[in-house]
Amino acid sequence: MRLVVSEKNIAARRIAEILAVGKPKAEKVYTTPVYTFRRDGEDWVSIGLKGHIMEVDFPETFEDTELKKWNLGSLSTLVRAPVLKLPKERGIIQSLKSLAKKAEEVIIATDYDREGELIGSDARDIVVSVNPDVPVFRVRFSAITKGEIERAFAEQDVISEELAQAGETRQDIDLIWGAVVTRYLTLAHQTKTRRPFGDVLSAGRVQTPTLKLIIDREKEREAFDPEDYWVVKGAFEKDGDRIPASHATERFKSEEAAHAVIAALEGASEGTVTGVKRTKRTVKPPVPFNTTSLMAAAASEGFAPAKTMRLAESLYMSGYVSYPRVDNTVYPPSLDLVAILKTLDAVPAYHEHVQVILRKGALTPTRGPKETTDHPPIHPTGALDPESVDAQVYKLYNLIARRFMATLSDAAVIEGTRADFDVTGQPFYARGDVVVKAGFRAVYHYGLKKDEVLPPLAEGERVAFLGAEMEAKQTQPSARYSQGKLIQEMEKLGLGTKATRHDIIQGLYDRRYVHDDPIEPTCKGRTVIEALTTYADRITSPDMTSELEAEMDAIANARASRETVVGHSRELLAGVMDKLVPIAEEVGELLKSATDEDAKVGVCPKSGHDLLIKFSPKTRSSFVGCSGYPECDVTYPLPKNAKYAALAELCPVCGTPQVKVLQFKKKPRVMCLSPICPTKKGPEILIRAAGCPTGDGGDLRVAYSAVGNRYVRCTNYENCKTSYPLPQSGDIETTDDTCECGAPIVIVHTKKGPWRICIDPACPLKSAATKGAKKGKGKPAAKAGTKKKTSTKRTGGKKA
DNA sequence: GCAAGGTC
Repeated sequence: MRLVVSEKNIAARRIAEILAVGKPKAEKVYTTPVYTFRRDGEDWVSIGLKGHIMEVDFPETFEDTELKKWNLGSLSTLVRAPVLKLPKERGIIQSLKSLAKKAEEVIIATDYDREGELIGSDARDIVVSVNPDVPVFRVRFSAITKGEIERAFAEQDVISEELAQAGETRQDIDLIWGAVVTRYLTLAHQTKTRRPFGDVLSAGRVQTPTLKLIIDREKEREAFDPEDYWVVKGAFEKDGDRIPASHATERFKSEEAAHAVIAALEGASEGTVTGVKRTKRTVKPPVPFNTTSLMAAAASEGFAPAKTMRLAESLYMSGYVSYPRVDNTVYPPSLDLVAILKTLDAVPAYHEHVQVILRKGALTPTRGPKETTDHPPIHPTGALDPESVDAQVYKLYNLIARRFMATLSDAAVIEGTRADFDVTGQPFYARGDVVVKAGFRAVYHYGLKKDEVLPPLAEGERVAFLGAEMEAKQTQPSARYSQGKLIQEMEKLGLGTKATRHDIIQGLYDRRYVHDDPIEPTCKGRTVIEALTTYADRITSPDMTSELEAEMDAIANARASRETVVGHSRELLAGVMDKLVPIAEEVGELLKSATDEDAKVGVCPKSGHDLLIKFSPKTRSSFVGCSGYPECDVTYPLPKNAKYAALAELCPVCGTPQVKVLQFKKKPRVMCLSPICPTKKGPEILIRAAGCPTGDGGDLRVAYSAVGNRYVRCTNYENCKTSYPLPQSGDIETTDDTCECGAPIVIVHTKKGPWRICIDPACPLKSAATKGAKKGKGKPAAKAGTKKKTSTKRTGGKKA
């Protein structure tokens, strides 16, 4: 039996389909899918790996002894620690071994690149470990097409040990630098926080220079010196259509100059059209999607790159789009574009567009700048019913399908109009765009501005002038990176790969180095970069990657060895650590104040200290606490399972600090920290003025907890902890009545009628009241508040 | 408890 080993399942299947005489049979070895077939009178098996099946790590003995617990003192040892290769995909390895035992020949058909050579070399080592004498060949092909595959299998080669070594060098250096610097930052921070397992502060060859890009942009923005300018905007009207216009002087450098224009226009009610210019322009259809351009386009539709890839992966796995990890932007000739169009025809929303394209006859798809032959550009492969899937999944599919149709469509022709006006000697102009020929824009509406239509205007015509206003503006610094832009910048600098960039960015968010989109660094992120640029400049620069690339080329060409390159890298790192370790205290201090700064959400209204987002291990939840604790005991509740961001603005209604709450699958919202703020869910209800039993004059009001449950709380809540539970359903009516226990009585109107309750659950008269007085007077309320779950039931059942 | 690179 001949065994073909490729990098992934889809490649294994396609290779089997090409090589097979007849149709290959899909089977499983343990849980791994394989494809068996006949060729040249022999049995063949094709198996796909899952990328790397081995991973590097430090030896366990090392971890067990001195390095198991991270500590600063052992970092210099870790710099020179051996690096082992350990199994990562045990299931695949087991299946591979099982097949290898029976193989008479093994053909390594992993991707034709450095990582592919390494993956293939690892697979070869596993094969040989169970079948030492089996011949192992390597085939190299740059497209999984009949011609390429047949050619490659006819020219069997061997694994390039040098290229595989180059890959291993990358693995070693990434692990050693990543682990050592990460442990250093984490431990330095911990010396000051005294939390044994606090946050990990990571660093790496790709993530750290990427973070630095964000920080550099932020610093550039901070150093930016904005200039004031003024603009004058006016409006005309014709036949009821409003025509917004700008003064021909786009920017007035002084306020006086703009004022002068406004003054000159005083009283004017008419203007003259001094000219109308029309220009036609054609807009070419977009080029086919590769991974990077898909992520960029989806980012403008609100998808984070990591999310785009997750959704694209699931669409690919269910057969609706092609392989999503590609560089290629040119459809290969072998791709049957017409067949794909016919498939899309089944989607009602696409039918008309498909017909328009098919009627054109010969198809001339657009071509992007990158032409590789590993996979075709990302395109639809099936018709997806919008009703059958999650809206987000369909949104991405729709983008991919429409993009595909757009690449086969005609250019759009846009007619631009510029109309010039004169009002008492002041020149204005207005612009409009009209689509003359929709072309691809009929099917692909993404990333386009809305047309501004101008009514027909003729030179010399007089139109109504509606007036003008001036507006003060400032020049703006370069914008922060969006996730899509950052991906593109990383690609330009050679940071990461198409398959990892989105994960790298997501990692920066997960580590709380950055937040929001457009991306803004946190103090933590800034401080990590600050600390590293001083003494570990190498890991903060994209140069580390480009130099590593050059060294790996040298290894691949046998001009250098893995040992010397890794050894040299270790020495560089040792030098860095010699400088960093002695200043761990200072670095830790910087990191501590940075993480404290990030936790700030405002100023305590009681003591004036900072309010910090804290975590309570006891309740396993976050809350806002005063940094003046224990002297100041101000706390606020926070919703669970959420992330929080500080906001500078105080609550416009009650003046309490606010936070931004980000919850999974929910829109970010601004939340006032005050539990009795009227901005909270539900109406503001005063239960009793100056009625707090502590006698400090606080009002009792209905409040809403972080998760939206209502209860009664004292308005002096910063000092007074008085609170009473309330049933969660029914309208609350206040009364002037006071229970014999001294607490106010309220009436709760439920669907089944009103009932009076004493709001104190500890009311000593509760049981008596329930027994003696009308049914459902007090007790249900008490239960309702203290035990949420039973409350609704009990109130429902017990109502009078 | 570390990285970056594959792929699911």
